[in-house]
Amino acid sequence: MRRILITSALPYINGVKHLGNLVGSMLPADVYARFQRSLGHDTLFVCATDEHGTPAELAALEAGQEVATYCAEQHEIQKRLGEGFGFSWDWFGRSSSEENRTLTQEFARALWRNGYLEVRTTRQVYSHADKRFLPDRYVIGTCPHCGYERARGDQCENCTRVLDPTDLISPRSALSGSAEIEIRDSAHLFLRQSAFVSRLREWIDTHALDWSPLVLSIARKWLDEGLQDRGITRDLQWGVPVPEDIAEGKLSGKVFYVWFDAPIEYIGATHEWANASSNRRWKDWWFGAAAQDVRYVQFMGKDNVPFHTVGFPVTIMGSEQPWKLADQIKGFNWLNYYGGKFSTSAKRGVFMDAALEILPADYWRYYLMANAPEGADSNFTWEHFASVVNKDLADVLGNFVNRILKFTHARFDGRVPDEGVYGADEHAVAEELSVRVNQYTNYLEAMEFRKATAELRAIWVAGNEYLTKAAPWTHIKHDRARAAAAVRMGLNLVHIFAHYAWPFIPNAARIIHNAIQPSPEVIPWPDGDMGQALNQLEPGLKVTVPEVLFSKIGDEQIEAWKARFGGE
RNA sequence: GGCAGCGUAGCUCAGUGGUAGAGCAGGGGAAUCAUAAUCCCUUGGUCGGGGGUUCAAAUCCCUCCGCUGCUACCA
Repeated sequence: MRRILITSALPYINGVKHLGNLVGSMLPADVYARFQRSLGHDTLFVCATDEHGTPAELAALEAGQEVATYCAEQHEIQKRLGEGFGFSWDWFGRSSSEENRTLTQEFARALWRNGYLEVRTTRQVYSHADKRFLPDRYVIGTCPHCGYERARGDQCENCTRVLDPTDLISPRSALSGSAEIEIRDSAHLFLRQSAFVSRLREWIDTHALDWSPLVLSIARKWLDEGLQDRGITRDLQWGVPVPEDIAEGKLSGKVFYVWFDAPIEYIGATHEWANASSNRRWKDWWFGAAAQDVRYVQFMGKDNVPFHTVGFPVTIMGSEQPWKLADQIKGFNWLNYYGGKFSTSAKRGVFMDAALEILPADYWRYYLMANAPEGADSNFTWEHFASVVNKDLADVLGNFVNRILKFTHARFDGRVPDEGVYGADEHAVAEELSVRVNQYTNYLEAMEFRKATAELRAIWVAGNEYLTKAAPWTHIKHDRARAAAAVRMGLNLVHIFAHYAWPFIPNAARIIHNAIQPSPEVIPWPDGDMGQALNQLEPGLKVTVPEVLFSKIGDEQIEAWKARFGGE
């Protein structure tokens, strides 16, 4: 049995995620995890909330809560929404967990021992009014190059020049607006990424043929431009504390930077998963010989690619311990909303909670994966969404299921008929489907989700074509046996459609499956022989007609949602 | 500014050297089991502009135009 380890980029704790966040990480990871389980492989799919850092502290402040309380609440919200979308996590952890704290500190100790961490003194902006150090972007002032008055300390939005907060003229806090700030020297740990350029390049080159151009080009760009050492600690309260035994306690009271501990939480979440039950061995998925046969696949948006091709691998390589590196990194572009970005502050676009409020998860899952931003950024519009949902889900799939089941009830007492034998039409559809299913399986294996959904749709279309050709409603008038064979085939088609659709639309797939017969927890992938797969239902089996599977989206709804969600 | 990606039918996209494709939308027809759902046929593109390499270019090279993203302390 193959073993597959799947992680998706960790959603940041700060607020509900939008559809663009979903489609690039958690959703494709879930589809892939379901597919691998369906094939019968030993699959572990973990995710977590990424909880540390300044934005979390500030969001808690704004909510008037302790940051730990805030994170605990937000974690529950994100967990519930993820479950609402049908994410089949084996574990949804927290980067603030005990397990991750221990692991993060252990990684840091190993890096320190191996000489890959060094202490450097940096100049940090401290705000008296806010009683805290400010990250560069939270310092604003006048740009020394162009005179723009609201330049951020990391970069001037007006002239796009990269800045240092100490460059700014009349700097002030972006939080309080206070100019009572000072530059303080502060010691920080730097990860010597520069020492790993050749090892990283070697690793990346071994994947020159199996990683996408998007991922490879981002990874190589960072190496080509000269990898800089990176500060991995911050002057904050909320985070994994730097242990006292590193650098003789010089970093006492500081925490690790969120981008250091967040990817380690992939391992941490696995540890949490194991701690939640006996007989689970977390290290067998990650470490040494026991994890040798594990294939590790990561899903993420393109913004996260550098951290997974450079930052996290350096942490692992620098530990000089046999932790697992990713075998496959699947990166996605952005999903836009009417040509612009999804925006929390502008209330523009659709967020997970609102999405589930207006339509069931499967509608979103199917549409988003069918239009996943794989090759380029893609675009969400309500018009397109409605046309895809109405045509593919309601008309092509939903109506197919409905028409054959209703006919079975009208003419065959709601049972799988036992009369008649399969003829040329039945053999033809079995043959077509064996080709298409093979393609579909290959696309999923290759994580080409747009092509996979197009093929899945073509499989449903083949069912409609067959039924039109076999026309049991015509034959029933003079040749009941022939009509019976067609109905039997139709029901078998419904049955396997439920199986193949399960990774994308798990809820609808289960309803369809249950209309024929009770479904197992994991709906298995029918194996190769299509002739057999399409002749497996026992004659006499009672089938039921489910409620309408997918209702159509009307023009009034499109207009209402455009108004509500800020589409033009 | 640098780097990367994109520009193919009205729309969303596939196609990376060998006679331009799919889905949707549009037009015509068949069928009447079904959520007026399905099936068949079909209209439609000088593949962003220009130049070059080649027997052959959407595909390779150069150049121009347009759009988007990234640019290291927002994640």
